[in-house]
Amino acid sequence: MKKKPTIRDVAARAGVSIATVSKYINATQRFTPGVERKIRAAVDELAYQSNPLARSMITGRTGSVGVVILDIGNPHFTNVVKGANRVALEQGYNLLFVDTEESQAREEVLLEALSRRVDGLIVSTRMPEDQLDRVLAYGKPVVFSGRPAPGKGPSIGVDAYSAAFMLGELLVKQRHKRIAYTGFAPARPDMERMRGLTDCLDAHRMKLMRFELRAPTIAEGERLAPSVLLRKDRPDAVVCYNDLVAIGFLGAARTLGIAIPEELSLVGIDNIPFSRFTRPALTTVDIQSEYLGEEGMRMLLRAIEGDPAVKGHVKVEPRLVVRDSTRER
Amino acid sequence: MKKKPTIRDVAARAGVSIATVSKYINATQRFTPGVERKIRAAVDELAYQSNPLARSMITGRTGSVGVVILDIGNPHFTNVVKGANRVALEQGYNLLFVDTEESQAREEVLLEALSRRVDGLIVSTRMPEDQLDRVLAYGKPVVFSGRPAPGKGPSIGVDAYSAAFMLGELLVKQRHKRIAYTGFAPARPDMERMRGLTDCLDAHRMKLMRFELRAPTIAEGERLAPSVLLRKDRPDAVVCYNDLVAIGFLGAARTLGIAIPEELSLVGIDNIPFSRFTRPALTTVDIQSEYLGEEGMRMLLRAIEGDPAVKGHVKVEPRLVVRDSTRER
DNA sequence: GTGAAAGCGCTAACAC
DNA sequence: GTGTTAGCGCTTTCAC
Repeated sequence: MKKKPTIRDVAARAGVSIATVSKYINATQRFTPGVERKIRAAVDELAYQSNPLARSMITGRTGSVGVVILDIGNPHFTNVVKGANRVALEQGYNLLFVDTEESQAREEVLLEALSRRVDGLIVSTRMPEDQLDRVLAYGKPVVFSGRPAPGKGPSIGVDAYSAAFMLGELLVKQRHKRIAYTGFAPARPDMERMRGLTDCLDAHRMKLMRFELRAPTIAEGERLAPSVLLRKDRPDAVVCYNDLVAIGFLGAARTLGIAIPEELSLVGIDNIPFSRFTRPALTTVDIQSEYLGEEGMRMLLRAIEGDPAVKGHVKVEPRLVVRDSTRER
Repeated sequence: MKKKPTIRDVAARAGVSIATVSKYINATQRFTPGVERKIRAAVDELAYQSNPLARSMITGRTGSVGVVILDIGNPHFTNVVKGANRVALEQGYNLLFVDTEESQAREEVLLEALSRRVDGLIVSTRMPEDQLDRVLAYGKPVVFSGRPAPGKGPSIGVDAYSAAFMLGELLVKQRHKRIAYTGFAPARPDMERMRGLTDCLDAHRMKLMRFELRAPTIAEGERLAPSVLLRKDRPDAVVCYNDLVAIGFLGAARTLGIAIPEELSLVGIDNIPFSRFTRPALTTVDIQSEYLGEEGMRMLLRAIEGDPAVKGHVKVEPRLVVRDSTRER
C-alpha cells in the first residue's frame, strides 16, 4: 500500500515536463518517437495511473453517472439498473448506484454524496413534488425515473393509470364481483393506479376495496394476506401493488389453503422475471423495467451533452401479461 | 445549472478567510459568536456545499466504499449488497456499487474507475488467482468476496465444498441413484462444489453426472434442462449450480411434463428469497448472502482504519434448507 | 481564534 | 512538439 506515483514522478523519470506527460496520458497530441518511448517506459516502470479526482477538478467531468434506486432487493429496480448500465457503458460512462432502502433521510445524504461524483443522475424517489428542486440544486443534469416531475426536469415512467386500468378491465371481463387493491400510499404510482382501477370499476358500477401495505415487499404481502383473505366478504380478485407483494400473497394463500385461481384471482404489477415461475404463474402487467433504464440513461446522457431537447415526461406503455393466476368466474 | 459557490465566495461574503470557513465546515475548531454567525449566514445564503473531490485530494479519504458484483440480476448478490450497504451506512460511509455483468473486460475498467473514488473495495470476481495482484495494485484495501484469495489479501466466502457435500448427503440418504450436477466452470466456487459432490458420492460408490451451463441464470437453466431431462438415462436428482438455474429447470420440467419431486428431485444453492415461493418450494443451501455482505464490509472498514489483523479467509458455514423439491425414492 | 501561504495531482492556455 | 505557468477548490501547517 505504498503511495502512488504522480505525474511529476513520471515526468522526472522520463526527463520531460509534466505537461508533456499529461498530453501523452490523454492522447491529445503526437510526439517525437524518442519522447513517446521514454514516457511509456516511465509509465510502465512506475505503474502510473492518473488520478481521476485531480482530473475531474479541472475538467469538471467525471466520466461517471449515478443511479439512485429505492430498493435493490426489488427485481424491477435491478432491471432498471441493468438497462441503464448497458447504455452507460456503451457510451463510455460508468455507472455508480446507490440504494436508499426506501428511506427519505438516507436519500438526502446519499444524493448529495453521489451528485458531486458524477456528471448526472437518474433518480427514483418518493420525495414530494415540491422538494424535487433540492435534487436539481446539485447543479447536475437529472432524469427522474418512475414518475412524472412536472416542471422539475425530464422524467420517464410507465403509465401507471393505464396499467391499473388494464388489470381492472381483465378482472371485470372475467366476471369478478369483489375486487380489492392492496396499495402502498407512500409510493408515487400508487395514486395513479388507484385512479385507474377506480375509474374502470366505476364504469362498470363496481366498488373497489382497498387494503394498505406497509412496504412493497414479499414479506409484507405475506403479512397482509390473511387479513384480506379471511374476511367474511372475501374479495374474489386482488390486485397487488406489485409482483413482490403478489408472491407473498401466493405463499400465504397456499398456507391458508385457498386455491388460486380457483377460489381467488391474483394479479401483480411489474412482470419481474420470477413472476413467470410462480405456480400458478402470475398474471401481471409488464412495465418494461429494463427499457425504462435504457431510455432514461439515453435521456440523461443527451442532457449531459447539453441537448436542450431533453425535457418533459416520457410515458412508457404497459403491457398486460395474462398467465394462470386469474380465471373466469 | 449555474455554477456552484466555492469556499472563497463564502469567505468573501462573510468577511473572513477561507481557512476559517474551512474550519467551520469541518467543525475542527470553536469560533467567536460573531464570526460563526456570519459564516453560517453566508453558507445559507449561497447554499454552499463543499466539493468532496477537492477535499479528497488533500485528505486522501473519500468517505465512500465500493462493491463490485458479478450480476445485479442475481438475488444472491443483491443481498450481499444489502448487507454491505447497511453496515457501511451505519459507520458513516456510503456505498457505491458497480455491476460487471460477468464480463472480464469490463471488470478492468470499472475496477480502476471505482478504485480511485473510494477508500476501499469489496470485490467479487472470476479473475484467476494470479491476476488478483492487479486489484491490490490500486493501492486500496480490498476484501475479496465469494472466494478465498490465498496470499492476496483478506477474503470471505461460504464453504462451497461443504455446501455441495450436504446436498450430496441428502440426496444419497433419500436413495437417489443417478445424481447429476449442472456446473458453471468459469465460476470460482464451481470446482469446490464439484469436489464436495464427488467426494460424497465416492464414499457411497456412486458416480456423478455433470452438465455444463453457459451462464448461472434462469434462462440458461431453462435452456439446458431438456438435454438433461430427456436422456434415456435421466438422472433422478439434479443439483443445480444455483437457485436461479434451479428455477429455470423447474419451469422447463413443468413444460416437459416431468413431475417434481415425484419423478425428479431438484436442488439449488443460495437460498434466494424466491426459492421459498416456487412450487414445489426449492430445497437448497443457505449461503447467508446478507451476512456475507455485512461481515465483508466490517472487515473492509477495519482494514481501512488500518487494522492489520484483517487478513486470511473467513469461511462462512452453509445451512441445508430442505423443502419440497426433493423426496425419498 | 484567525489568516497567509503552501500545496494535493492534474489540465489548459500560451510561450517557445 | 515541448515546457512554463496559472490555477481547479480545498485543507493544513504555522505565524500572529
